Amino acid sequence: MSIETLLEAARYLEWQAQQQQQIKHADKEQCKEKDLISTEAESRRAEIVASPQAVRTNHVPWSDDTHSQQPHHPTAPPAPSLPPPQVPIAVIPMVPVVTAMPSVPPLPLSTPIAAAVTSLNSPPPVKKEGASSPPQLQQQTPHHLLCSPQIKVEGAQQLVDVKSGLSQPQVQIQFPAPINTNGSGSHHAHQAPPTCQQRPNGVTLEDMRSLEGKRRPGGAGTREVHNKLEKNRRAHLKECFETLKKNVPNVDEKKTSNLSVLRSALRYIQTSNIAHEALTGGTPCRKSLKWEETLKRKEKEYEHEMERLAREKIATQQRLAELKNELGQCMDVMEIDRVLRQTIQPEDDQASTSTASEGEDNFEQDMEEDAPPAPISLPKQAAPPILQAQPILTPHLSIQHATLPLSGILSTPSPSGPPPPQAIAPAPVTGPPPPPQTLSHRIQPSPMQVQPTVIAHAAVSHPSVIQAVSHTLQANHKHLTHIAPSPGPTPSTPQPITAAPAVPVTATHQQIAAQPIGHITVHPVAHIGAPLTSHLPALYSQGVSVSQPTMVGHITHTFTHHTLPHVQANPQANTNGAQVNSAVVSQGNPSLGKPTAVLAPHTQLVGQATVLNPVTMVTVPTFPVSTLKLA
DNA sequence: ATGTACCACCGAATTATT
DNA sequence: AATAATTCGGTGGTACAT
Repeated sequence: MSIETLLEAARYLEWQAQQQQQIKHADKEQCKEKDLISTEAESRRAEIVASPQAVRTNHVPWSDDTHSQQPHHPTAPPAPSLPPPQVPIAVIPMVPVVTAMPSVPPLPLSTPIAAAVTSLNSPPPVKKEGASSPPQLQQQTPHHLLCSPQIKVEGAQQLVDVKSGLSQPQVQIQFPAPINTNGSGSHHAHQAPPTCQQRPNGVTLEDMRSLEGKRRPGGAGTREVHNKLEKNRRAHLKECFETLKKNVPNVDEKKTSNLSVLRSALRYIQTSNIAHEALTGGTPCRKSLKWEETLKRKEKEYEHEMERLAREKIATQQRLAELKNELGQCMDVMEIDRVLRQTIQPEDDQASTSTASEGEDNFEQDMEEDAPPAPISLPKQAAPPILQAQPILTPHLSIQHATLPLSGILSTPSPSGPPPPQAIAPAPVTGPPPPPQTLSHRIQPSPMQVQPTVIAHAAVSHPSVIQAVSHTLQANHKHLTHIAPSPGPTPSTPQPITAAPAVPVTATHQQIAAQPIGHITVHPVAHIGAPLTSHLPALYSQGVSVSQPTMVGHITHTFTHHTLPHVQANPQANTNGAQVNSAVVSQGNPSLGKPTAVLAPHTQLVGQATVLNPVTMVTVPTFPVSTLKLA
């Protein structure tokens, strides 16, 4: 409705414009020459009418209609009367086309279609031709204004299709053709018989003519082809549905609608996908076997790489241990201490960050999407190198370095063992020895200034341990070592090995050495006054447990030969009756700050491998003695 | 510019269901 | 038989490739 109204209004406006222009040019066109020209045009038109098919050459299949309409415009007096501008104005905005050919006589008007349209839509002739014609034209005009050009041309059949007819722009496209080819168009009409002319779509005009029942404007051929193409497309679509229906099992043969086929196919795909996942262990079906093989191959490659890296790591660690061992035999304790400060912590950091973690990260990145369980096992593979070295070198050495303040306030006696010798450790023994794990925690909060001292833990230690301890005892006078013989390696049977129950307080070094000490615990002792020495056990209650005879002998020997001569054995402190405590520093001893030694049993530490970081005094992970030999 | 494919809409015809 | 669902064919519009 709205489109019709708009079209009607537009045409009405055009018609008004035409009228105005025609009125202006009416007076000017009253010359005889014009009449002559009109007569010539009339003659040509008559020729064209004689061969109506020529119109079809202009892609106007409705020539029959125009031909049929010809009688309505009989003798063509209107043509000469129509001014050139009327043609474009008549129906379509093709004014430029017409004006571009001023020299051409109103021949275009001679075309049946144009003539018909112009005659139907252009009232100007009405005024010119006389009063008799206007009524007819005016009656027709409203009718055409209400109808689209297509409808006008096509006739009653297309009138039914109001929707398409109104929206069809073909008329506007078709009309210019005869006008444009006025000169050539008409000429072309003569040259190319319409019957032989083939339309671009392969549809001949004969075919078009056969479709007179459905005659359509210029787009008729296109429409037919379009219909055919659409039909083919639908046939292909239908065939595809048939194929799908055949390929999809369990399709209800009765309910074979396309929708049901699609649903069945969807169900089938989903179920088959689920089944495939179940068979492949969760692998999505869309991933091909090739993809799975690639993943597996990649996984194997990673495993091999991890194994190689693990072996390489083991070899490197062994090499490092050897190097440390060599260094430990050559370097001074102080140097060892310095190296420890520099190496242990970074080494620990590296161990925790670089080796296994990197590989794991990379692997996780690679397998992030796939997420196989493989990465979990990789760290386990990386761990063994360290663990494997421990059984080989069971003994461990723990060395602590601490410096006690000169004005130490320590008053807690060593809980781990019997009260220290009265001479140097008057503080009573209270409470059971704390667990080794808490050692560092007890020490850290201490506000004391800590200087390097050594604590060595070893039940069955490597000679290098002894060497290190001996170095500590002999070379660093600032260190105070508390050495105590302890029971055998078996903590459950903490029996003093060979400590003489009654060792003279002022036992000589030889006496100590002569004692059949089977287990030695080395404690650091502050190199301060005697009052402070009594607090040392509280600091390093665990000390070092050394049970290997060789090591014990070595330490004892070293102690007796290189340490201070005022080493004392305190048999009284040995509550177990088998302990020899050697308190080196006595109260008020002039040898303040010099190494002393106290022998005390520490069965709890036998076999332990607690290591304190010399710098941070924090317990660090255990590591083989081989790596500690350096320290 | 032209041809083609795709899509959406519509109406008619056919089929299935109630 | 009435109704709903589905299919078929026509048509117009649009996007894309040539």
